[in-house]
Amino acid sequence: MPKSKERCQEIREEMRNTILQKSLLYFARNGFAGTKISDLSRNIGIAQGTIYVYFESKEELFREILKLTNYGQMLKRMKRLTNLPISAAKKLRILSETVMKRLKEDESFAAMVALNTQMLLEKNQAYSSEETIYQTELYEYTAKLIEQGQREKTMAEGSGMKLADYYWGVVYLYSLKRLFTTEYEMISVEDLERTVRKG
Amino acid sequence: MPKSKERCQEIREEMRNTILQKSLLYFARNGFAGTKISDLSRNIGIAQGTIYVYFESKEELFREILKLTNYGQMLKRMKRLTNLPISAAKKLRILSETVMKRLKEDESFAAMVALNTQMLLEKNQAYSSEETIYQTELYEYTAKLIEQGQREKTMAEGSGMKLADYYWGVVYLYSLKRLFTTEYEMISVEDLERTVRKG
Amino acid sequence: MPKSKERCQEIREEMRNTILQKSLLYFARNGFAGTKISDLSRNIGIAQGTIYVYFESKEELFREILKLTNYGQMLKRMKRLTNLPISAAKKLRILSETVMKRLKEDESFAAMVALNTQMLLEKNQAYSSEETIYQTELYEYTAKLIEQGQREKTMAEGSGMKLADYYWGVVYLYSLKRLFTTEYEMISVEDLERTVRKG
Amino acid sequence: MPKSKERCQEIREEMRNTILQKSLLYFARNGFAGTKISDLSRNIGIAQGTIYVYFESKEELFREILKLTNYGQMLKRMKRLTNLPISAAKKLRILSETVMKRLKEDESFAAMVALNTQMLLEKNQAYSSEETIYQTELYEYTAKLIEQGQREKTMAEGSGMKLADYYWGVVYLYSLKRLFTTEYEMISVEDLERTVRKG
DNA sequence: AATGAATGAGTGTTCATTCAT
DNA sequence: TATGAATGAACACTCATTCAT
Repeated sequence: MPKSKERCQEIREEMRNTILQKSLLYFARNGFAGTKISDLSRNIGIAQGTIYVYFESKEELFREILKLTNYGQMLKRMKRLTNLPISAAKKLRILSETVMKRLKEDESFAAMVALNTQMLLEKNQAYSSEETIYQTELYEYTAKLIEQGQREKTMAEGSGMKLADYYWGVVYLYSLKRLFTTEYEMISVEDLERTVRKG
Repeated sequence: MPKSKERCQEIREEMRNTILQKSLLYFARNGFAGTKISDLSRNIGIAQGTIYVYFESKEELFREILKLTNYGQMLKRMKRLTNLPISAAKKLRILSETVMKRLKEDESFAAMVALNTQMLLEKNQAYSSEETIYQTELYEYTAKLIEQGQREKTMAEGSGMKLADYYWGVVYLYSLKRLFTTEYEMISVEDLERTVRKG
Repeated sequence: MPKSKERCQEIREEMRNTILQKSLLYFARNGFAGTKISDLSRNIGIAQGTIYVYFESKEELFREILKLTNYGQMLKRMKRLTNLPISAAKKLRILSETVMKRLKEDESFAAMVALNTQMLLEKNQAYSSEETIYQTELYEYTAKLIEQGQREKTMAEGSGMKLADYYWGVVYLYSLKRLFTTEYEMISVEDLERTVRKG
Repeated sequence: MPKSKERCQEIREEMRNTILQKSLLYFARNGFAGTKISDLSRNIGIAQGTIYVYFESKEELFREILKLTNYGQMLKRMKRLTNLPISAAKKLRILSETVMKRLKEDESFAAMVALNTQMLLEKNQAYSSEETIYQTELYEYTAKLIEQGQREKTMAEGSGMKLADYYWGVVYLYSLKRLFTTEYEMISVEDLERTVRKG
């Protein structure tokens, strides 16, 4: 008798997610070329072939991992935040606290930031996903926030986009630290904010 | 004539340096696993075998590249700077201007910072060279500078080492930008300084 | 009730035959190495595992397919034909008409001829079944028929076995055409007969 | 010092031809799916990697083998033959003798006929090369020859194209025998001619 | 009995390294 | 010394087979 279709689908979904989650960390830490399917599968605790039941190739797995990134969600929050009738300084505080919290609590978040920023950096066309577009939009909203702050004299001078890029660059930097180093000192929310705040 | 021998040695040295310089950029951009000897040699404009005339293996080549980094020189300057009878703020300005200047003018500098910081990040034992120790020492001197500034009320609160790490992390970040992106906006000296300066 | 047991057996037999029939065509068209169990099962409309309920392995399935070939029956007819008190020319006509009719009407027949002749050609020891022996005997009877014709001056000169081999070779050839090409022109009975008939 | 460019090119060409020639027989005997690169390279007496120095993939190697077939040359002869002011029967004799001679003397010819006819049979779009087009043209010229013979009352009745297809089908058949069986009886030129000659 | 996800031995392919020239 | 064709170990990927359901 066949397994119940729903249960079967459920199991498939579970395994797919397991592979994606574990691979995310592996790829973020070792890069695409540095990640071997054999190591990866051993690390996940499955056979090499199983990966190919769920993904067509190492490349496709990588692409799916990039899609994982829920920048869409962060972008939504960012939009809402932008529209709030509060000072840019307060908005920045809310944003920074959220980001630092996730960075501390969720290693996968660090991995996603790391991978996506890497893609953005390398402008690797092959993997330029929808996510990198979201990311760009995220930068644009951050720039707007900063420009509001500049009018309120609480943010540093200079191009809003440059400062937004700087801000998220530092988030990327500490995502790398989170991923690679076991013992490190995380910067404070204030440290992060100084990238864009007026002295 | 003895001159031919010297000349020969000279030519060898030249070729060795060419390989090192070109490989530095290649490794910095593509990582160790992502760098193929075939691509590398084509990029340099020599045969694959030639690399093995000068270096025992891909690994040795990589190790030699890491040794290139003249952190020793920067460290010396740093020590001198520390001992100058001027304010921490002024010292920081001198340091930051030097660093940003080199970052702008010398792509190889960016590559060296990128590679070495990567090694530090990954704490990759296999490649922990003398340079990473220099780098650590560099961080320590920077920490001292910051602590002087904290006493002078010009630097931000927090562990000096954490802030030094932050400062050089941002330098690493913009080394990556220099390496990977063709069009990007470099941060200003003031932007860099804000990582550690009091608001 | 005992009937359920019989019915069960019946169902098993049906499924087994379905697999054999469909696989026969698949193997004949794609060869042993070119046939994937995954494709085969999809083509039959069952799960991969189901094949292994009925057959121990891909090899066993293939061997069972070869056994399907009812050369025994054709051999019997051939023997009867040989003993008839008619001219070799008439015997040949009866044989050729029978063969061409089956070739036209029954794709499975074409597949069986193709597979068995392939086995004979390749003298693949691994699969030399009882059937290839029947086939050899079939050739011998055909040779006798031709030799009768040579005495009657209606068949071409040359070794009877060679001509028999030629005759059945052409049958094999048009089995291939039947299997592989959608639009093709079948040769006539006369065309086939000319392989062995005197001009 | 670099090897002389010409000599180098020469060596490359030699190796490429060795691989092609040896692979031709291997593919003709075992089919595409049945040919393993490991076996193939062992058979040629080179490392597996060497094949990939000369060909991008197993598929490309296969395609290049199909291109080898010098049907073009045979086609040229065929055209010349068609235009000769002699009887179709004589033309057929010249053609048949040429073909049978090559079949006996050159195993590679047998392999090429086998592979190309297989491609034509399977109408495998993936590998339909220029050669299969030549082959079709070859069939057309043969059909013309046969039609001349029909006017001269020396060739059998029926569609010229069907008979040409029959004629070359038999050539394919004996190419297979040449390839697969060690001891077999080759048909005579007369046997081959009977496929199309009037009784 | 039937399923199809999971397996891993076996394939095709890549790439650091060697070596004859 | 410089070359680049040749190598084979290591990698990505396939597919016959198994097994829990």
